[in-house]
Amino acid sequence: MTLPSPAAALLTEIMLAIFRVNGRLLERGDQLVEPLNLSSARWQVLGAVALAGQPLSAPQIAEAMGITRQGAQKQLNKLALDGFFEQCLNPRHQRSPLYALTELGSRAFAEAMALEAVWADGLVAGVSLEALNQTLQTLNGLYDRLNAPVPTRGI
Amino acid sequence: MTLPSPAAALLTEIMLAIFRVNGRLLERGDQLVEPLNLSSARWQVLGAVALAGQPLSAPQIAEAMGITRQGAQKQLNKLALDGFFEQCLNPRHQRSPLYALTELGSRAFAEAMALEAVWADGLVAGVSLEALNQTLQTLNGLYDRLNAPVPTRGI
DNA sequence: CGGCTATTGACATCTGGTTGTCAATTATGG
DNA sequence: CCATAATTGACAACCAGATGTCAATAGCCG
Repeated sequence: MTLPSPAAALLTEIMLAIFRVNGRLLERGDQLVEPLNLSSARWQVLGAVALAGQPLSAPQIAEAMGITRQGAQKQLNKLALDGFFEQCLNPRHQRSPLYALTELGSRAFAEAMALEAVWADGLVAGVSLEALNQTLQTLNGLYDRLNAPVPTRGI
Repeated sequence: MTLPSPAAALLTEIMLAIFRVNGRLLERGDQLVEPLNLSSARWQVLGAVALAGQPLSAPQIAEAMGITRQGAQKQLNKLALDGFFEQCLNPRHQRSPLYALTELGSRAFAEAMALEAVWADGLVAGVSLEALNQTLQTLNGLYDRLNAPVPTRGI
């Protein structure tokens, strides 16, 4: 039984910090866009279509968001009911409509972005660009390493 | 409508990176301890009691984990059924038992820690201690700032 | 001691994901 | 052209959390 290295111990602390920050970010994000009849999850769906700049099918949105097709579909059904999306005919697939932002959807997303900009500005006040860059790089590096499968002993 | 500052734009990227890394960590953690009949969530419950070094009540465990009392209770009920915990009488509250790790529970947690040490070692290979420290500090600073309530315009 | 308040477990319901299945549609290859 | 494979939406069940309610218990204050 080897003890974890200092770096591994630090990483463990980073993992716990990521869990905490992730939870708070979702919580604060929910609060931020709640007046827009949005939540962090719903906001993210609007973002996927807004950033694409064109209507997308449910599976495309799922892939852009990194969640399953079925999960994205559930959100889309609700968001369409709430008037944020409208379905357009998909010339490439009769049964699979494209989802386009409505006027309401575009406006809500723009307002969410504006709120987010103000919020983020307040959060980083006094943090150096170097520290932020360093952190982003470390997280991205960690993400890449995490894509390698978990080690299994034997089979 | 002001454009987000460079720091705020970086923070937005960091947020997205945190969401991605958080998801992958849970996914890999689930895979890591799956042979032990654990998951990331179940593992965390064992950890709360193991680190406390003594039996805890359900509300105490919930607070240590940062989740609700009811959420912790659900996990505890299942984990007790699976033999990882046993209930002891709580001298301070007749209806609220203390949860103690069984032999099975302690062994499973120790094995999970050993797996985690190996996994973390592989993940940080080649990353400098300075970068890890910087990242941990930035994340902790961000967490502190996130505890301030979200700005609301008017009431 | 008695009454009010806080804590607690159980339960139901909601959110936001997952997996799996099924039938309908689309794509592909012989 | 047709058979087979892949994609897709709908649906059901599940996980892991949240919230809210209720009755039982504990704590506290008068």
